[in-house]
Amino acid sequence: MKTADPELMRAINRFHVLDTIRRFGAISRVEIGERTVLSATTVSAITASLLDDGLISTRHEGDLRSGGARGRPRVMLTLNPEAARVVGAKIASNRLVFCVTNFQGDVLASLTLPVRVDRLPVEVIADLVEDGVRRCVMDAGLALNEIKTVALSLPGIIEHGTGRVRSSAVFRDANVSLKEAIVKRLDIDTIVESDANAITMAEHWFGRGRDCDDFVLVAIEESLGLGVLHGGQLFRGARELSLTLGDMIMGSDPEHAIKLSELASERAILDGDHGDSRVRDAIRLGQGMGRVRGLIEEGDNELRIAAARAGSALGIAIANLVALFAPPRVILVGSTLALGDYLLDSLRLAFAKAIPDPLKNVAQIVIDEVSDELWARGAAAVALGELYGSPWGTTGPARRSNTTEFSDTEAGR
Amino acid sequence: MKTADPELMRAINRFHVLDTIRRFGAISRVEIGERTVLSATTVSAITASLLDDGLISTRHEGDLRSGGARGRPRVMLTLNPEAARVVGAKIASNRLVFCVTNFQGDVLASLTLPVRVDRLPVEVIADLVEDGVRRCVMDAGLALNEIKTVALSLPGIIEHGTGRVRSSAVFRDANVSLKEAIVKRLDIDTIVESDANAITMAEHWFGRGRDCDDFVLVAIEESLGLGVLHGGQLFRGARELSLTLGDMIMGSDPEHAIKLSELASERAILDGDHGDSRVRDAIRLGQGMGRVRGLIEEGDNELRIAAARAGSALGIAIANLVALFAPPRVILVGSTLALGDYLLDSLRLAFAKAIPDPLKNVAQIVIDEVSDELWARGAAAVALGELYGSPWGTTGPARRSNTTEFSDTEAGR
DNA sequence: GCAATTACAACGCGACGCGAATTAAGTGCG
DNA sequence: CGCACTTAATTCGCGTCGCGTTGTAATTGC
Repeated sequence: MKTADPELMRAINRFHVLDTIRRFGAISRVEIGERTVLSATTVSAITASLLDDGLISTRHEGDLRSGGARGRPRVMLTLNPEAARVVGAKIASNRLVFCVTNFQGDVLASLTLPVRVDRLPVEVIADLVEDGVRRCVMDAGLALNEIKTVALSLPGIIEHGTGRVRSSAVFRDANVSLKEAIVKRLDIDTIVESDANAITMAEHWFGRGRDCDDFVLVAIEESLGLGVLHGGQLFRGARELSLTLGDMIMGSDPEHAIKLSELASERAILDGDHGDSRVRDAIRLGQGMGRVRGLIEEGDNELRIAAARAGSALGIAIANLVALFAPPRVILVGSTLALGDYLLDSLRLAFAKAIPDPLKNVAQIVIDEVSDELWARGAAAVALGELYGSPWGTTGPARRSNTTEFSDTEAGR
Repeated sequence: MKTADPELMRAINRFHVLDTIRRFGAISRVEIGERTVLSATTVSAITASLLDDGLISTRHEGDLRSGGARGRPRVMLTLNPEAARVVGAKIASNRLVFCVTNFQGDVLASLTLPVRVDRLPVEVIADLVEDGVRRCVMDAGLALNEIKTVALSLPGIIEHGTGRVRSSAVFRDANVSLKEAIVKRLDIDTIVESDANAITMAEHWFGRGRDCDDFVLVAIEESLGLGVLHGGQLFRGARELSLTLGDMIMGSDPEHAIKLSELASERAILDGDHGDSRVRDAIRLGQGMGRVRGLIEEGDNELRIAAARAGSALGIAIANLVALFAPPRVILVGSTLALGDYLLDSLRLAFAKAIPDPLKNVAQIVIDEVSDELWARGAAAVALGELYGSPWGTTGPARRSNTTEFSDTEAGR
C-alpha cells in the first residue's frame, strides 16, 4: 500500500484542483474551493503554485454570476494550453491514427495513416509509429523535443506498467515490449495502454462520461474492448493488465464454448459466406460496417441475422458487466455501431431480458458513435492525466512567489 | 473524490500500522517500519497513540531474531484483544450463524441456529437475528453494550452504504432496510454486507488470502457469490452494491438465456427428478452436498452429470472473471465444494479450455472448504476493518502520553 | 566493567490544510 | 464624486503530520 505522507497529500489535492480547472474551464478560486471541498486558503496556495509552474493562467473576465455582480470580481483561472504537448495514437489493424494535443487536450494536429499493420513484426510497426509521430508533430508546427509524452493505444491485453503487449489482434508476436521499441526510436516518455482504456478516458474528458466518475465502456470494433472508470480513474487489474471483453465465454458447455469475439466482432459478423470483395475492401478502409449496413438495407438477410446475433450476444455480455460492476452508466462505442438498429435493437432486447430485476434501473446505456481521432485523443488524455498527477516545478512546495513579493514591497510603498 | 487532509493521512497510516500488527502478530516497531515503509519516528508516534488508546499492548518477550541478539531487545507489540468486540453473522436460507470476536478476530463464542428463514418476512428474520445476537453475546460472557458493531452477511445484492437488501434468496421482500430493522432492535452500529464479501474478508484475514492483497473469491452455495479484493480492500461497485455471480448469463441466445445460478446453484444440481426426501432433509440441515456426493458414489448418474455440468459452467464463469479482473488468485469456497472432484474435475477442465492463452498463468485457483463459522467470522472482520480505520481516542493527534509523563517524572527521579 | 550494538524517544524542521483576520477590487447609493 | 457595502483573494498563526538527527536505554561480547 502507498504510504501517506505530505507529498502524497499535496499530489492528490494538486491533481484535484488541476482536474477541476480542466473540467470546468475558466473557473474562479472560490468555485474551485466549493467543488473540491478544499478551503479557500488551500486553493489559493495550490493555484499560486500552479501559476508559478506555468500550468495555469489567469483571466480577468468571464465572471458570469447573475447580474448584480457585487464585491471584488472573481479572477478566472484556465489551464495554460502551452504548458505541455503530448501525442496520442491509436493503432488498429488497418490504420494508424495520431494526434498532437496541448495541455488541455485540444487537438493541434491529427494524422491518419491507412496502412495495414495487422500481423506485421513489431519492429516494423514501431517504425511506422515513429514515422507517424514525427510527421504529426511536424504538422503541428512543433519539434519532437517539445513533446512531453507519447501514448499509444491498441486493442488487446496490455500491461500498462511495463508497456508490454501480452497479446493483440494487431501484433503477430505475443508479449512484446512496445514501450521499449518506441522509447528507443523517439527517446520520449512512452505510455502503452489498451485502446478501450484510451477511449474510456476520452469519453470521460471530452464525451459522454464528462459528468460521471463511474462508468463502464464497451468498445465494439474488430476487437471487443472494455474500460472501467472507477472513482474517476481507470480500473486496472491487479497486475495493471487491461481488461478485455472478447474473451468472455458465452455458453455453459465447454465443448461448445463460444467466445464473444466469435459472435460480435466485425470479423464474426462478416464471416457468413461474404467473400464479397467490395465489402472486404471497405473494411480495409475502415468503413466496413457502413457498407454492411447498406447491404442489409438492400435486403441481405444473412448479414441482418449476423448483426442481430452480435447484438444479442453483446446485450447479454453487457448485462453481465452490469451485474458485476453495477455502474450507473454503460457507454458503447466502436465502428460496429454503424450497423445502427440492426445491431442495437437486438442488443437492447437481450439486455433487457438478461438484466436481473433488482438491477433493472441501475445502468443507463449510452450509444456514442465517435471518430477515430477521439480514440487517439483519448490516448493523449491518458498521458495528460499522468502529467496532471506528477510533480512539476521544484518538487514544489506551494511557496509564495518570491519575485512578486519584492516588486510589490518596493513599488507599493 | 475524498479531499486529502492531515486527518486522512493519519487515518491511512494508523490503519496501516494497526493492520500490520494484526497480520504479523507480536511485532516490534522496527519491523513495522520495514513493512509499512514508514520511518521509525512515525511508527513510534503512531504506536504510542495506539497504546494510549488501548488498542495495542506491549510484550517484552518473543524477540525471535537469530541467536546472537545484540543490542537493546525489541519490544513486541500485539493487538489488545480487549479493545473491542463485534458480532458477525451469516444469514443463510436454512440457518443463522453467529459469532462474537474480540478485537483481533478470535472467536469468543459462536452459535448456529438451524432455522429456515427462507421467505420469512423481514421483521421475523430481524427478530431471529436479534435473538441470536443476544444469546451469542451472553454465551461469550458479555453484555450487549460491550459490543461495538454487528455485521450481518447474507447472499444477494446488498447496498453496503445504506444497509439495504436489494434482493436476496433468503428474503421474501425486495429492497428492505435490514440495517434499520436491526438498529431498532439492538441499538448497535450495524453493517450489512454480502456474504461473499464477508467470506472474502475472512480469507484475507484468516484463510488462504492472507498473503495476498488482490484476489477474487467465488462462493458456491445456494446462491453464487462474488467477492473481489483489490489493493487489500473489498471492491464495491460504484453504488456500493455488492457483486453477484449467479446472474451471469451463460449463453449467447437471449431466447435460451441460462443464468449461472440455473446451472451451478445447489438447487440446480438437485433439480433433476430428485424429489428424494432424504436428500431434501439433508439440505435442510445444510449437509445436502455431502449427501449428494454419497449418492453419486453409490452410482447416481444423473446427479453426477448435474455436478459435472455445474462444474463446467463455473469453470467458464471463473475464466470470464479472470479475463475481467486478472487476479493473481481465485479462491473457491462454499458448501457445494463438498461434491469434491465430481464438481472440480469438470470445473478445472472447463477453466483450462476457456481461459485465453495470454492469461494462462495469471491466476492460481485455490479450493478452500471452510466452516460456517468462518463466514460469520468474516462478517466480524468486515466490522473490525471499519473499526481499524475509524478514529479512536480524542479525534486523536499522536500526542505524547501525558499520564505516563507524570508518573515517570515523579517516580523515576 | 567497558565497548559495541541495537531499539526507541525527544527535538527540531519543513510542509500541509485550515480558520480568522486582513487586504484588494469592484458595485451602488446618496 | 465619495463613501459604505460586498465579495475575492491573500496573509498570518495554529495545529498536525512525517521525517532526519540526536540522544538515551537496554542489551551482548569480550
